[in-house]
Amino acid sequence: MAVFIGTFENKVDQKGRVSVPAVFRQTLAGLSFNGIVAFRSHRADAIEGCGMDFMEQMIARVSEIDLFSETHDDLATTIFSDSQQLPFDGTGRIMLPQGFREHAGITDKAAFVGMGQLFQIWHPDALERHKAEARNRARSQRLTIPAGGGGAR
Amino acid sequence: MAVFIGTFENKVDQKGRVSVPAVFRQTLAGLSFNGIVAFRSHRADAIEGCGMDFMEQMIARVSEIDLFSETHDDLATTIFSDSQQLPFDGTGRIMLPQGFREHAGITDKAAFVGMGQLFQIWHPDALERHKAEARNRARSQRLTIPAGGGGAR
DNA sequence: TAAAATCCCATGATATCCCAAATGGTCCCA
DNA sequence: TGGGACCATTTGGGATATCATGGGATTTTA
Repeated sequence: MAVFIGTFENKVDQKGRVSVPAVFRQTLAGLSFNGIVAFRSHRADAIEGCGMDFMEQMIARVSEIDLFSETHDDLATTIFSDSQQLPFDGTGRIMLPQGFREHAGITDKAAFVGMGQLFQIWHPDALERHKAEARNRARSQRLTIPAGGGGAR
Repeated sequence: MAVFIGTFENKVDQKGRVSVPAVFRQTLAGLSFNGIVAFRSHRADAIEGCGMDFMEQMIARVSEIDLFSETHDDLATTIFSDSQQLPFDGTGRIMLPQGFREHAGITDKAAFVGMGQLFQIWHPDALERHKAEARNRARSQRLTIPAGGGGAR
């Protein structure tokens, strides 16, 4: 199971390249696509990232829905159309496309945040704000994690 | 596993040729037919595209429906009779047949959009509208992918 | 034989490769 | 406990390859 944990801040160079944190790359190693799959978060000003395995799961699940049904098309369009495959270069960098950088307000630095099975890419300042807010909400609402009835999975 | 992800907008030249996005060509590489299989979507003003392998799968699926039933006939007629093999030229372009272009309202630009196991070709503007609608429907109907606690991983 | 489709090569933009240097952390030993 | 060497990783930038696109030439088809 893919595990993304921790926060890492890296530079975005003039060509729009960023190093993906080495730990993240290690959990992404050996997949059918050598790179990440990224898409705009619709809840936050951030980019969501995952490995191709995650996307393949999505495809498998969507393909259980009747082909050419409205549900299938709506889901497939929503999920896959705005995603992009971003391959690693020789040193583990990706190119952050213009549109993604704009969506997240990223200019010269990018913060990678582990979110468990996914990770996010933020403008460092926006991330700080977001983290504080998330912590506050979690505390004030006393959020909990459901005890996994499914056990070790 | 065939994976089509992302949106790509390419020009249609005077001869009716369009480049199929390189990433799509890569997932189509090595199949028994060097090109795409395309047919008119019966639900949307778009062209559906896939590889020959997927077409074979669809034939298998449809054949599970009662042979000689009306449904079987309608599907077979709508999909298979309308399908065309569009071969790549030396640089990875296909010719979009007149009828297909008309059905999708495509004139000088074509937008390729990944749908997971297959892809669609749209007029760029129509695609934008369609994306917005699909997103809205998905949201208002709360369409989701089963959260799969990791699933087959 | 005219029209359409295919092949072929050229071009510019952009992404990718490749090498090299800087950075930062860890470990070892004094 | 401090110094220093070592190593993984990140960062920079020039060279190269890929891709989308245009158009002429050639072949196929009706």
